[in-house]
Amino acid sequence: MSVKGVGAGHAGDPSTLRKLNVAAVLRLLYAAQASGTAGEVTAGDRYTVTEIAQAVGISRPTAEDVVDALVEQGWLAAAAPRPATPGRRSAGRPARTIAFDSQAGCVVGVDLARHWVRALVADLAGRVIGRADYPVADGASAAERSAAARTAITEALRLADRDPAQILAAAAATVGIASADGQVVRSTIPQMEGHSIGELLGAFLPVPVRVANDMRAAVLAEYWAGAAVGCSSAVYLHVGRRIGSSYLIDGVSPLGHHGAAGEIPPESGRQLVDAYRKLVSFTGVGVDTLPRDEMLGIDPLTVFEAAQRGETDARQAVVDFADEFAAATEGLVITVDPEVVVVGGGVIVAGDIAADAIRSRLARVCMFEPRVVVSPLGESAAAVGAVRLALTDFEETLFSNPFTRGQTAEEAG
Amino acid sequence: MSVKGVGAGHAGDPSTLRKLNVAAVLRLLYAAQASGTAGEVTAGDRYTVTEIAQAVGISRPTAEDVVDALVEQGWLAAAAPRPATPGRRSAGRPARTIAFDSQAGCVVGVDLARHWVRALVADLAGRVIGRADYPVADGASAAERSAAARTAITEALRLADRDPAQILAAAAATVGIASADGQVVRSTIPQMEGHSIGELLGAFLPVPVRVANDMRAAVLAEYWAGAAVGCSSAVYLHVGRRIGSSYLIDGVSPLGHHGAAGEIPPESGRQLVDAYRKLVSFTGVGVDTLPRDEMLGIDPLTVFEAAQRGETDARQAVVDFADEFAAATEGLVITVDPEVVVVGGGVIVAGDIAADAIRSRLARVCMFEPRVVVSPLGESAAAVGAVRLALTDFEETLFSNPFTRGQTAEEAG
DNA sequence: ACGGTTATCCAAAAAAGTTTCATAATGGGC
DNA sequence: GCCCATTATGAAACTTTTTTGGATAACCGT
Repeated sequence: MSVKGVGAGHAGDPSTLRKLNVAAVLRLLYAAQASGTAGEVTAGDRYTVTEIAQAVGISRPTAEDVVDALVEQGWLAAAAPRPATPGRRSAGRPARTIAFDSQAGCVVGVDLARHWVRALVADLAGRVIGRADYPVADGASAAERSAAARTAITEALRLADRDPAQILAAAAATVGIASADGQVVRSTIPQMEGHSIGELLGAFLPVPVRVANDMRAAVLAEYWAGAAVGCSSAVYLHVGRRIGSSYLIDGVSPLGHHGAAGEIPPESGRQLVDAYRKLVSFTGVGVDTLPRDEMLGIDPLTVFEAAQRGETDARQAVVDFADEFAAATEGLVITVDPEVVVVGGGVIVAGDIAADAIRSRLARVCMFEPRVVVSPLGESAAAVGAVRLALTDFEETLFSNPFTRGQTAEEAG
Repeated sequence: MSVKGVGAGHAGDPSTLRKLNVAAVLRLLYAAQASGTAGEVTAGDRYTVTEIAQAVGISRPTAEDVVDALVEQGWLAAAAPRPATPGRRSAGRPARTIAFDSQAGCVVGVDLARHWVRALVADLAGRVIGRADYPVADGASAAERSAAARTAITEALRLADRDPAQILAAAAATVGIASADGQVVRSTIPQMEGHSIGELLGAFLPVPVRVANDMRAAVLAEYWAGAAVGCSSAVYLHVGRRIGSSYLIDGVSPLGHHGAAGEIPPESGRQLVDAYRKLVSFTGVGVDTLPRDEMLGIDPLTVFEAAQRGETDARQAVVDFADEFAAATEGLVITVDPEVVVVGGGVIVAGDIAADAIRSRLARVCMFEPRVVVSPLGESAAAVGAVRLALTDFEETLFSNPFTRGQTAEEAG
């Protein structure tokens, strides 16, 4: 009989106590700033030392000691004095306010798609402060693609006015199945198979690059800042220049034993290719030119746009395909029993047409019918998910080893 | 943007340190005894104080202090001196050995099935030390069923030679969907709907009763002590007097938003009922007497036994049904991409016949074919899973509040 | 300008852990 | 049968961290 989660656990000398308290203070202030909306500095992101002491459950002198140390290291910074709120009494010496310094570094998220590379640079509050897209030719090699990624990252950093040395974490989302060390095992971009994205980009960046499937990154993005915020579980269905699916339970997208959990099954995939042919035939491209296992290369966006304009045939084509797609992924929805199903990809230009078709199909087959909504993140979902993955990496290092910090801290000031 | 898992965290005064160290020592010794196989005392379950200090990472005097306190409270006990191992030098003063006292209490796991109630009593190492089954009539009321459960628990306690006051945790597995507070929301036993198993049994036991779906409990049992030990993910398929399914990822069986994750979808369910009718028609019972949404009441075990004996028709019936069943649950397997698929329920008396049929079906539709194996736990899987749930409850209270212990500690001695 | 109120800072005490050293107990060698 | 090397045990002194309590500083409103 094996028991999981019953390891040796943490233990230690009095210095452990300081580490705990430092981490607790950091968690409090990091959570306070991270919960603010992008671009806007909320009033709740700064704390006085007394408030920190009360919130964390330590005495005031200890809180002060910890705060001073963290300010010294550059993680915390003095914030602007709190504006006088009418209801609050303003007597007594004003307290200095402290906030997590979201500018103490940055993270990078990259989406390596088939036809483009997108790089996002975000501050430590998750606000995107730099973005760059770079087109990639269909037949581009792995070296060319990683070169494009480096170019995009450099451009995004320039727009964000940041130095590469300030990067504290990085992640990349890409098509296909990636192994734990970032090796691309299987991909619809055959040139990428066998290459390690982690190595290709890691050599360029000062931090290791976490690699994830782009559908998983997208559902994570929806959970973090999209249509699935606050949901304990979600299914993501992608219809656009390609199709894909993923799911998320309690904030994580399970990989499965072979990394294929949540993928569209091959059998349904073949049926879907036929349906997709019908869909893209509206573009005027000859159906026979579409290779069998290849669903890219033809742009269905024109169909989605036509459907949105109200053209009957196009609308029917989108509905038909969406229905077929829902049939192929109903097993996923039934298995996960999600709080919400998010429809993303290029199909969102057609508004609710696809989502409505998917909803009505799921209503017929599900014991409990989930909400079906259109993604607010659009095509940048995967890149945003990569940013979230990078932030998670950063948080882990921050909260586990808050005292071991590189040179970049002081430089970031 | 919301960030999960970035709460206030733990912090505190020097006494926190002692709690941490106590918990760490408990974890170490608990894990050591829990990893032993049932009924056998392994050599690895006892530690000397010096070994504890090294393993946990604290100094010897501290380890001694903690151990003494825990022995005082009854969680740890002096173990028999370690036998002289040939390779090990035997010089020096022999150290006393300490072990977690798996007899310091017990846990109860109950399976409330349609036709029986099964109660298991296990010690804190997870060894079953008392078991009792109690038949229940098909139309029995909720009150009658809970009375049967009480009788079974009392009998199992008697056989285990334990007092009800020694029960430290309890859990119940049952058909249907249960809400978080133990209320049965939906069940194929209509008499149970609307009743709270937690309340029905909790009033009888000195601890709150955790309630779970029996399929989820079964897959947890397979993960703990069955065919899925060491697997990061598993799917459980149950074919017997009833059918059901569940899955498990990283040791937890996700509930889904409505508690229906992993259930067989209604559409496939209806097809399955037809297939099931064909299967049970071998028992000679008229097909028309089988109610539509009712798959119990007729015993298919005779078919499984006939198939095992080699009767061609019975074998074909089992294969046909297994194939249909695999088709109905392939979406589950594809979504989870499990390391192993465990086939349980009464069908295991037919040996590998059903598992082989399921395996060949899955091989056709899965991108990565999982292992398909027959459950070694048989019909007691759900009850064993309930024991595991109870142990998890116990572990949580033990490791979070090791010092707050009731009267039962001293009585258990 | 002055009192009230609150933040900040400083010193002493308490809690817990570590190191160091003396003592106890056992098995093997002579 | 006695002695010694070896290991466990236990007690004292020292370190780190936190807390408590009091003294000081800064700001607001009257």
